[in-house]
Parts: sequence; structure tokens; C-alpha cells
Amino acid sequence: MPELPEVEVVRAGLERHVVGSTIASVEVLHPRPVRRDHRGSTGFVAALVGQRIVAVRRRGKYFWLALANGDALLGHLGMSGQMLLHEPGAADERHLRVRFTLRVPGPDSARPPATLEMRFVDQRMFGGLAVSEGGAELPTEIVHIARDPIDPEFDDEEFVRRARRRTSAVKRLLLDQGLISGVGNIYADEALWRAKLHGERPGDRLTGPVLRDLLGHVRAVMGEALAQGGTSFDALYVNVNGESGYFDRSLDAYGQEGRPCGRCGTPIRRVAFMNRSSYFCPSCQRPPRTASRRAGGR
DNA sequence: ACTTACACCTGCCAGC
DNA sequence: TGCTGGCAGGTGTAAG
Repeated sequence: MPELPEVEVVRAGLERHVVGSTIASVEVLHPRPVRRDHRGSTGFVAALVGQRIVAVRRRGKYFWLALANGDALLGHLGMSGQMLLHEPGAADERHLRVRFTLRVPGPDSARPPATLEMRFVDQRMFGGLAVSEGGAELPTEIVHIARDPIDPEFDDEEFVRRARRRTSAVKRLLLDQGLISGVGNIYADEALWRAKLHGERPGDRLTGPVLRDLLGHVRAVMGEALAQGGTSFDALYVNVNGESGYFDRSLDAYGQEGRPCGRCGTPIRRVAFMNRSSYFCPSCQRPPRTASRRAGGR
């Protein structure tokens, strides 16, 4: 489920419930999700135990828990990752990979601290966690990730300049996390549909106004998703459940193969693109000539 | 520096 | 029932 809006929902939920708490213990149940941590599982645990969480931050689809010693617990949800909060003792999920036990300070100094479990659950394990040394502000591991379009410091004109110098298809550019972060396959297709732009149009054949318009649609669709994603929160449960709400109702293109385009009624088409799928309206989103010739279309 | 293909994982579903 | 192939919201790496 995780593109920018979903990760932001997770970030906000973690911020609300774990900032101020201390990591009492860490249990790595599968080595793969910590593969990016060069310390290995044991070192990963040692670097975290006793640390206090002071902030939860995000860039694109990465999030991190800033620690009091200046390090960070950096995370990515991959295709199927979740960060869940539970009362201790809740039944283990089938794909529970890492368990953190947190000591949450009491509401006032007279009350005893409570215990909370934070769990990294990930079926496919494309996601992962790592301790980033000195990474509390911005982990060095992700300096190559561009700012995301929700970031107030995102530079629209720089994006337009760089995109117009690239020969790649515009959808590939939207998915390039070094150019603009947080956009995945769903929001790329949705923004392109709204912009009436075919994803295979090369970047260097697009004008500045067209790219600015596309950027506006990226922000709009993400903003709408974020507004709906924010409802999936419970007091002690960070619900990272991608099947809910938004996706069933509000998608105009993604996953809509054969259904009529909401603008013109033409059936939405699906084509293979970059080892995945692209959905678009063949009438509203005209393919570039070269792409249609290569695909054998008319 | 840019571009592209591929590897990395597990599970589910349709079709045989 | 069980097999197979195709598909799934992502990214790092390596080679051109």
C-alpha cells in the first residue's frame, strides 16, 4: 500500500504515540528486514536499546524515528510493510519481523510508565529497517532521495528544468525518487490521467506549463488520499491497511481496466510498462507517435 | 550522468 | 485437489 500519503499516515500516527518513549527491547524475528544495517541483527538491537524517540520524520516513502543521541531508526515499507502499535501480549501477526517494546512515560510523574509494542510486519520483505548513525535530521542513506511534492521546500522549477532535460517517459520520471519522491505506480497513473497526459511521452518533449500542471495534479491526488487516509487511525493501532476506503472509491485510472473513463466513457486500458502495469484512457491520454508505433497501435 | 533490466520476496488468483 | 503462470502500491544495483 505504501506511497507518500500512506507513509505520511503512518508517520503521523507514530509521532502521536511513540515520541517521548524509550526503546526497552528489540526482537528481530527475521534477518532480512534489517539487511541494510551493516551491524547485523545484534548490532541493530544494541544500537537501539535504551534510546529515547524524540521525533518522527519522513521524506518521500522513507520515514525515520529520530533518537535522542542523534541517530535514527530509518524505515521503508516496501510493497507490504506495516508499522503497528499494540498493547503488549497481542497475538503475533503471521509476518511479524521486528518487535520493539517501548516504555511510554505516564501522563504525569505520579503515574507509572506504560508499555507499548511497536511492530514491523512485512509479508514480502521488500521493506526494511536500519539504524542511521547521526541520521536524526536526514539520514545519509537517503540523501539521494529528492524532496517530495508535499514538502514546502520542494522546488517546482527545478523539477521542471530537470524533467525537460530527460529523454525518459514522463511516467518513469514521476517514479524516479531522485527527481521527485513519494510517487508510486498508483498516484503516477492517477496524476497522468488527471493531466490528460500519456505516461510514455518523453520528458524532453514536454513544455513547462504541461509539467507544472502535472505537478498540480500529483499534489491534488495525494492531498485527497491523505485526507481520507487520516481516518484509519485508532488510539493504539496504527492501521496501515491499504485495502480500505480511498482506493475502492476514488481511483479514476489505476486498476480500472475495461471500465469507462470518467471523462469520456472510453474503456480504460492496461499496458505493461517497466515490469508493471500502467492504466490510462486511450482517448484522453494520446500516446506519442513513437510509442504507438513501437506498441503496434494506430 | 543518464538509462534500462533485473534481482530481491511471499501470497493470491485464474486457468488447466 | 494441485499445479503453473501471472500479478501485486518498491528500490538498489549493475551494466550499457
